[in-house]
Amino acid sequence: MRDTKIAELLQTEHLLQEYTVKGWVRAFRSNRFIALNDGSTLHNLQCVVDFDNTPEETLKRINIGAAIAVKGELKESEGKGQRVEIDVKEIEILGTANPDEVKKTILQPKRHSLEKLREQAHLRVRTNTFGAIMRVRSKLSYAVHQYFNQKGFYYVNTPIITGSDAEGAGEMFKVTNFNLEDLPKTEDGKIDFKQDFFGKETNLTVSGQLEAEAYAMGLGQVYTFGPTFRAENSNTSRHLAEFWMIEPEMAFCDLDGNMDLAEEFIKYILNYVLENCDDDLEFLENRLIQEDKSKPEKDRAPMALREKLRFITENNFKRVSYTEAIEILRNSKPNKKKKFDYVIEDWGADLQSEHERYLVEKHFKCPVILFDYPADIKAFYMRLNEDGKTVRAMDVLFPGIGEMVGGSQREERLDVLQNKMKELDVDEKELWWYLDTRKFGTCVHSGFGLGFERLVLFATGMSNIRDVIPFPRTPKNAEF
RNA sequence: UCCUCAGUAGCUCAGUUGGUUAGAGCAUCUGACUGUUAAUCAGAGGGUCGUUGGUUCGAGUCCAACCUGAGGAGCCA
Repeated sequence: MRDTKIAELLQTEHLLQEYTVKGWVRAFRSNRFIALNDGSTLHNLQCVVDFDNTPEETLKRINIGAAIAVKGELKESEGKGQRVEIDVKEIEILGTANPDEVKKTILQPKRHSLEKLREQAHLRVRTNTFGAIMRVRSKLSYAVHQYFNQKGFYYVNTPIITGSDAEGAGEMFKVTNFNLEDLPKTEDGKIDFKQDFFGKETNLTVSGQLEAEAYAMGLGQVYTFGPTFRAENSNTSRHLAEFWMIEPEMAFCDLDGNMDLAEEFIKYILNYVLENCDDDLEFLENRLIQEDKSKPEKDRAPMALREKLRFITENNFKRVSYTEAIEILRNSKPNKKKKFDYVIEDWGADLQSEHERYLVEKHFKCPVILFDYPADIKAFYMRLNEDGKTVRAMDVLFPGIGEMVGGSQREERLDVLQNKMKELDVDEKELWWYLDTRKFGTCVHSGFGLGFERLVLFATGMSNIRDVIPFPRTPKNAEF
């Protein structure tokens, strides 16, 4: 007989049958009740031990954290708190867990801080909270592929090792197979990358966008969904050195189409988890409600988690041009009373997080898409508007998260692009292949990047990005 | 990288003006317990006070540097 998953058993109508279940002991009470979890669901299966027929030697080894196999009959529970339970006929200890050592880990059954759980990232997935987060993360990921597949997008895998460092998206990690103790040098004393593995300097990718653009110019609509690396010394709850990014790119699509896609996409995947992860979301929601009880009233979340997600899926994002946003900010109370750290005075200023937060959380109280930013504060590949001073860029701003999406219509005109690259000192020789896409059948096209972990943050209501990826990579931390 | 705060038992934390042998709850261990579900009851064990250096008769406590973590900022997704 095949083993049955607990998720299935808790649902089944087929009682009074024999099942085998394997999982990890979460609690053992009264020498009689095992709470068993196998990861298939948030909920535990109660296994009632018949200890007349269970050797004492076995009972002693039913410790928290141990892996066991249980065989027995599923029946209606006599106790309250669960619909069904298993009357254990046979029990086998598959992997023991020494209580003296368990007590030094986060497996011990008590409340742990998220910081402590992070220190034991290899074990934290056995807690209710991280089980729920990681199941939601997996479903979100599935929904990403499902959405794009339905919309006729092709999934492309852009390189993780990249030869171009001209993208300007941030500090990069170097990739080399040099012996770092003894670097080959050229005659003028510089490192001789001609002798390196690829015969040139290479890095870990900071974005698959440029490669995705090239592929959109053939497949029409494509998306990437893969790991991305930034060597920025960013110590915040919203940044990782290694994170997963989703980057759709569409030929024959302008900025309006790009904004439409971003909004529809986010709504689709949030709706998907609302419909498919209710147990886990309910648990995470209650966790937040408990957490909020210890906070002053003004810091509490205005909406419960699922209500917040539904609000996003059911309401339109507010679309505002940069110029309009500046006007709103200039006339806002905090600006007039000089409550902002950076007071908005002139058009052209880059928006600080305090300004973005004001627009999203105070003024509009919903997700906001800002577009048509000043050209001076944006990247070289963004489409210049007819006014000559703004570019067709857009950012989707979310409450509590900040920038969820950054995207743009790309500059399709070769001469304008080349001028811009000269201006910003981007090496044309490095990006010869990118410029080729503007030489051979160039067309209007757009795309955006979405940091997957920020989406998981929002969907789970967690507040630190290190808690929504299994093994976070941050400055000074690459344990595990 | 900058600002602020923190680091004492496995965990969460207390520790007065620098002064005797370092405190609690939970967890763990031992014993009891056949309907528990944050199980309960009785007893026991458990400490390099983040690290290094300094001040002092004496430092968990004061000073300095460093390490680590958190929140915020910058950068961004």
